[in-house]
Amino acid sequence: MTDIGLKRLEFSLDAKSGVPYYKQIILQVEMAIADRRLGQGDQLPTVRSLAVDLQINPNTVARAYNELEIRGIVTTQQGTGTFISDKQIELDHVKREQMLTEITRAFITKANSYGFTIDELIDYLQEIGPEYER
Amino acid sequence: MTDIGLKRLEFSLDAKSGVPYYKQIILQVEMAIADRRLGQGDQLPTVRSLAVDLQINPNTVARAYNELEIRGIVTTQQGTGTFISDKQIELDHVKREQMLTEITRAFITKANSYGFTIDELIDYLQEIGPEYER
DNA sequence: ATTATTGTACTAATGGTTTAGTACAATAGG
DNA sequence: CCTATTGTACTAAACCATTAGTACAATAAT
Repeated sequence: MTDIGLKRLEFSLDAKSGVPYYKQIILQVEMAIADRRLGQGDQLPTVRSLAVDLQINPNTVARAYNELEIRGIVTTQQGTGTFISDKQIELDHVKREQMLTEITRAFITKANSYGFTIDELIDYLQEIGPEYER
Repeated sequence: MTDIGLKRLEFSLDAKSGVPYYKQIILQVEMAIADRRLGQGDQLPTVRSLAVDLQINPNTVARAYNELEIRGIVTTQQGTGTFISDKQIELDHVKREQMLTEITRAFITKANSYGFTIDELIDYLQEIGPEYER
């Protein structure tokens, strides 16, 4: 197996967390993108290799990758692998807008029910924003 | 049954949505709080009456109310009813801060994986903020 | 072409979630 | 007290989500 330039990603599963394995994988990919350990074009571990690594069934990894693909976050090609896609190209403007609306409203509603105001949310975002800067 | 001042709340369930009934109830309460149809001290429909209304089992309503109580959003008293609690009092400052961190980070991570930057999120929040103003 | 590598399909087992049935317990109010 | 009203406990059935087992299919590399 030749090294095709996979970034060193440390996946790990917590069996006791109650979070399904495939969701843990999705989360870890999302987080890796968020803090730039992964970027456009980067290859994810193959379904098999990650399955062996984590000692789970290949289908479980495949399921995670599938959901990521449905969301437009990765692209998979049989025989080649799974890669981080370029969302600015993959998602058109309208869908991007819809997505932004959807996740933001869910966030506001939840925060609101805990008594947080929009202003508090904005303040906090501005405060911790630098940690996520690109 | 005397009218004890229940606000007119229109609960409704979508059986086909795939979202469990009890979660739909929780969401509708959260949304009602978010846009001020419900506020501190307001009474929710009784477990029984809402169950009859929605044609589901009382335990399903009770479960929704229980989760809301665990989250500190409502207070229930047997024989009396279930009421919106005052979260600024119920949640201490530390827990409030933890909650803010938790839900905000989840929001950022998800948004980020879709290619949204913090600045976009802040802009959008400021844009739609007025709709949620108290 | 042949082989190794990649993802995929289909099935079944397990286990947890969700809901309802039924009966109970606590409080309020006369 | 007594009764109506409120939430609760316990059980079981149905459902669905998750994972693994196993075999297959598509592509790449030689």
